[in-house]
Amino acid sequence: MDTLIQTSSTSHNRDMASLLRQAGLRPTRQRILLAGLLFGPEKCHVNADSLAQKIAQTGEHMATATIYNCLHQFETAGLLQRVPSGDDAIMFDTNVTQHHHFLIEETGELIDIPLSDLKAELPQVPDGYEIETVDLVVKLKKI
Amino acid sequence: MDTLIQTSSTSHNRDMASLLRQAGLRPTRQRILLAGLLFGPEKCHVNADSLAQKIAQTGEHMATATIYNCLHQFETAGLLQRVPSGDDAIMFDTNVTQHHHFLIEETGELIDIPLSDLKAELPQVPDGYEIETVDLVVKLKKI
DNA sequence: AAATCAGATTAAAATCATTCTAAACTGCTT
DNA sequence: AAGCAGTTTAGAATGATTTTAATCTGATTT
Repeated sequence: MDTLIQTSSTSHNRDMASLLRQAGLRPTRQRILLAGLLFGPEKCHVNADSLAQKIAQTGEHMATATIYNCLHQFETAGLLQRVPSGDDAIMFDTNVTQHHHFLIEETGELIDIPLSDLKAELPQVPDGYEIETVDLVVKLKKI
Repeated sequence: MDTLIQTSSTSHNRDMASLLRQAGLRPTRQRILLAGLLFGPEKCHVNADSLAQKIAQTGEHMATATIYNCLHQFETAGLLQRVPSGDDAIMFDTNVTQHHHFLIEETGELIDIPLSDLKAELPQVPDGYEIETVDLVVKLKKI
C-alpha cells in the first residue's frame, strides 16, 4: 500500500513550495521533495540515512551533502527539531512542539511523550543562565 | 598545583587494583592508571579525548583503542555511566547514581542535577516495556 | 621460577556519520 | 534572455570510534 510519489507539479508540491517560502527557504526541487517526505499529515523521526532510503524509494537521487544541508536548514527554519538519540546519527523530529521521548533500546525507535503527560518541576537554574531546551528521554527495554 | 602522579606500586594503586578486581576486571597497568584518573574523590565527566589528555599529562602513553575499550568495560562493570552529550563524542560520568544534567551549550560542560532536585511524575510506559534509564538534559545558555 | 594461556594492549587500517571544497547548476529578478 | 546569489554536486577530508591481527601480560599451573 505504498502511495504513488509524484515528482511533477501538483497541488501537494505547491503546498510544499509555499511552506518552504514561508520558512524563508527557496523552494528548490530537492527541498520540495524532502518537504514532501517529511511534512505530511503524520509526524515522524528521521536521520540522514533513513531519509536517503525514502528518497531512493521515490526513484530520485540526491547528494548526501544536500540531505544534510536541508536537514540543518529545516531545523534552523523551525520546521524540524533535533532530538536526543541513543545511536550515533543525528535525529530530527517533525513534531516541533515541546515534548519528550521514549527510546526503545533494541530498535532505536522513538515514541513521543506529550508534554501534558509529564508533571515535572525543574530544578533551580545556575545564576547567569536560562533554559534553552529540556529533553527527557526514557529508555525502555522489553520485559 | 598539579599532583604528582605515581606509576609505581602505591597504596593508591592497590586501591585501584582491588576496585577493578571487585568489578570483575583484571587489574592491568593501563586500567589501574585510568582508574586512578577517574575514581578519585571528586566525580567528573570525561570522554576518550579528555582522558587521553590526562594520560599525556602523566607522561604515560596508551593506545586509543585501549582507552575506548576500558571506558566501555568500566561502563559495563557499572563504574561509569554514559551521559547524553551535546557534541559528537561519547561522554561518561563517574557519578553512577541516578541523576540528571544541565548542559552549558557554549562549552559543552555538564553539571549534575541531584535526583532530589527534580520532582517529576513519569508518564505511563507502553505495554510490554519497562524503564531502563531516565535522562533529563536541561540545555542552558547565557542570559 | 619457568611454562602456559586466556585475556589485554597495540599500531595501523577500516568504518561510519558528517562536513568541506570547488565546480556546475538553477530559481529568481531584471 | 542574461545575470547572480544561493544551491546542489561528487568526491575528498575530517573526526570519533571500531576492527584487525600481532604482540604482550597477569594469573595459574607446573
